[in-house]
Amino acid sequence: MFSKTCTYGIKATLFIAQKAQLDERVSLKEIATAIDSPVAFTAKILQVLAKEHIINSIKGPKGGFEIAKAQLPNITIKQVVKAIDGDSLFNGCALGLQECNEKAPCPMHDNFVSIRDQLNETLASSNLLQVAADLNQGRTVLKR
Amino acid sequence: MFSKTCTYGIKATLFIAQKAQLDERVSLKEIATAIDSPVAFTAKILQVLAKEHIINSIKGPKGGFEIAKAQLPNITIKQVVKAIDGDSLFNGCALGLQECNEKAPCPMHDNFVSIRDQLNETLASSNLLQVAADLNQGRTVLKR
DNA sequence: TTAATTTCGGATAAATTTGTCCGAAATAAA
DNA sequence: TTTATTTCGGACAAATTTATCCGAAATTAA
Repeated sequence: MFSKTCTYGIKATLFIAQKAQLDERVSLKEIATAIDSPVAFTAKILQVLAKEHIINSIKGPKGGFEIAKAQLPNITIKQVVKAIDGDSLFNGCALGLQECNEKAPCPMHDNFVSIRDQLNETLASSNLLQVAADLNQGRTVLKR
Repeated sequence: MFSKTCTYGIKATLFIAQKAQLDERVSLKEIATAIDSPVAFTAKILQVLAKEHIINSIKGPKGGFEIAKAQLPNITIKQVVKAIDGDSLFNGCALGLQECNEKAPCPMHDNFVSIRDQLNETLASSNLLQVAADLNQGRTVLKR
């Protein structure tokens, strides 16, 4: 479904969101520990997310990563996935055909309409505030 | 969503099904041409499908691959996907957690229930007879 | 029986994804 | 200003996925 890189990216974003709700900024090391990911590789992914303005990065002592608290309800998981894996999951042909549309559909085209709709609806409506709240209440976990 | 290997596997299976409906057996070369895939790599995938009893392979002159016509309605796309990509798409955690369940769910766990249900329902109910018919009627295509 | 055809299966190679290393740049605090 | 800390970014390396090559085995037909 998602690339490994993307799962790291989602988990990192959610951890930053969790701490953002508590007005805390987190470092690369803290993130990698919290989500159980390779440190240097996680740094690369965070750079991408920062460039896409999904998170903010601050250099220097006391630096780290954060998300403006007020932005939490406006950022969706779909945005994170698109930033890392692109939008092929949401728009590409399930069988990888370059040209696949109503006029010349692949054999799975019609079947995938409902799956895609569900994916879009679910990931576009899951915002960081909601998910961060679940994490802070201990209802959900980021590793194991 | 699916690995590239899996898209080849699905397309190959559908092409064999299409010809099975016409009582025709097809060769590796014909399959690779029909679905626009690398010949030798396709051979490997067909071996897997044959071992999983999704298709039959016949060696020697006039040999090739086929599916018993009577089996077409009993084989689903889900079976093909499971044979090649395993069942992580249907059962694994979306964020890759080893342990992710109702007691200790990942932050996406609840959101993914509906997506997973839709995937299961759609892929488990799409059988080869139906899809082969669409192909033979020229309603759908396997390449481009 | 021989020759031709086709899949099987193992070794190997290329491409992509995942992961590491390390110096550079920025910045906070002494 | 200097030092310590933290992210940035480029080069490199390992692991995995995708793809190729080729002889072996099976089978059909001459």
